[in-house]
Amino acid sequence: MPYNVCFYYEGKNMTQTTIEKIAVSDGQEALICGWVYNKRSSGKIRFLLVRDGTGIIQVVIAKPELMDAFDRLTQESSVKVIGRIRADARAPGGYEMEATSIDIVQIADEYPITLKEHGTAFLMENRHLWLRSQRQWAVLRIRAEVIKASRDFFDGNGFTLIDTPIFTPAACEGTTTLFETQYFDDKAYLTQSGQLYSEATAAAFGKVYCFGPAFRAEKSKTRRHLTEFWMIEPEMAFADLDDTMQLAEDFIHFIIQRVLENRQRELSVLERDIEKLRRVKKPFPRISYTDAVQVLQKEGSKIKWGDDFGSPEETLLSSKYESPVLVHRYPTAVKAFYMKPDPQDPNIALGVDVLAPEGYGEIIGGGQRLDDHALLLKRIEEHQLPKESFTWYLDLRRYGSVPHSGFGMGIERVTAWMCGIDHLRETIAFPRTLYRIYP
RNA sequence: UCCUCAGUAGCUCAACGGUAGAGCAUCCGGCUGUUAACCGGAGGGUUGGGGGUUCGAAUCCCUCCUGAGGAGCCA
Repeated sequence: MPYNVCFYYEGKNMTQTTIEKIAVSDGQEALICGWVYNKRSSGKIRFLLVRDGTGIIQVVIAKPELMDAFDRLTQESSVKVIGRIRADARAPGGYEMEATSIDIVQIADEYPITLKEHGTAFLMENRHLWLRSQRQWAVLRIRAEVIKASRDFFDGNGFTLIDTPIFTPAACEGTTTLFETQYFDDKAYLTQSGQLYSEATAAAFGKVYCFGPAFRAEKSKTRRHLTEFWMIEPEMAFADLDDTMQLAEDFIHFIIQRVLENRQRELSVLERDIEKLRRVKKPFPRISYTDAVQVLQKEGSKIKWGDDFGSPEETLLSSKYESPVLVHRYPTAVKAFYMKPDPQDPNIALGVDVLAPEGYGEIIGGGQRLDDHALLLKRIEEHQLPKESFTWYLDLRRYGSVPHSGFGMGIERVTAWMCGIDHLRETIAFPRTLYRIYP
């Protein structure tokens, strides 16, 4: 195994074994490098729970010469432990290690996070340590799987990864507040979406996607918002709204299958009801905005045609389905300036939002882009956007303009849904929220 | 920005006008199969800051600070 630690012990060279793959070492001597998760003792026999980032194993200490080392160990002390691996039903995990050597790397100071309950304020203050907990381990491993599945999906379907800039000269969408920063003698803004640039790269590469952080300076203070979040955004030339809806459906379905296949242990640590994920089936329901408004009104909502959906409307609508629902053709007035109007009715835009089930809300927003130069120019003026900044964007409509469409998917929202957890802050290692930028 | 709720031991909480307490963590002692082990003992506090009411305030009132949830906006 490459990149694993070696350790010279009693004339032998031991190579580090990961707890995840401990079964292959059954009956043999192995080296585990990790941290003390917990310890217990019962008279002359002691139990040490060691975690190494891939799992947790119980180490049994019966040799008298190891007792002193055991007694000195504190929670989260770092250790290298050598011992014989054997299956034992009494051990959490099914395998345990009978220690022959304990090499203490560092004795940890009194660890603030105990195995008892803590409040979220305290845990967030200690986010750098909270990451070591089982639950955070499971969530972030699922996040990694969501990202890997996303990239595999696009890479495997003819999309080229072309990343877009973080520093931008102006707003992508005039509506949202941007983080302003100094750019030498000028001002620059942190991007809130790579989409506009992906429209340029789509005209160069056909099918593209970008994956990176997005920044929104909105003073949103809810469990569904971060000021810094990660978004994956495909964009396709020669594609219309229906193509994009099909892509979104296939994409989400693919991610769910991957998570179910490869992250069973993590889902069970989180006690996720995986039946709810299994019940997601293609084709996903599709409903026009206009029909959705009627459904909502029938359910007692006070929404009127022309209003954008708020969080309560999203929850109400999506609760009627077991699969994500694709809501398409919104009023032009509530959507971004670059949305293409429906040729049948200019008051309607060819946009689509995907609402996840179980109240997880909007996970995807996208649609077909305006490809007409004159109309796009008019919209930029109507939205009072700085025209100079959009010269290049308008150029895309002058040189071989084509129907094109795409969407953006929020990694954290999808991860929260996969995990069945109720707050976005746990789906990213170091969340940035309205009132938190530490640690 | 607005609305609601909460700040008491390192952590999670109790005491709700009358001497600030428990569990966990820490330290000491006990136990040969523990499963957030258990049992016994010890140390640990300007009750978020400031002001007010009262004989007396963690408790009631005002104000500020910090945090959480929600609204708007969005992925």
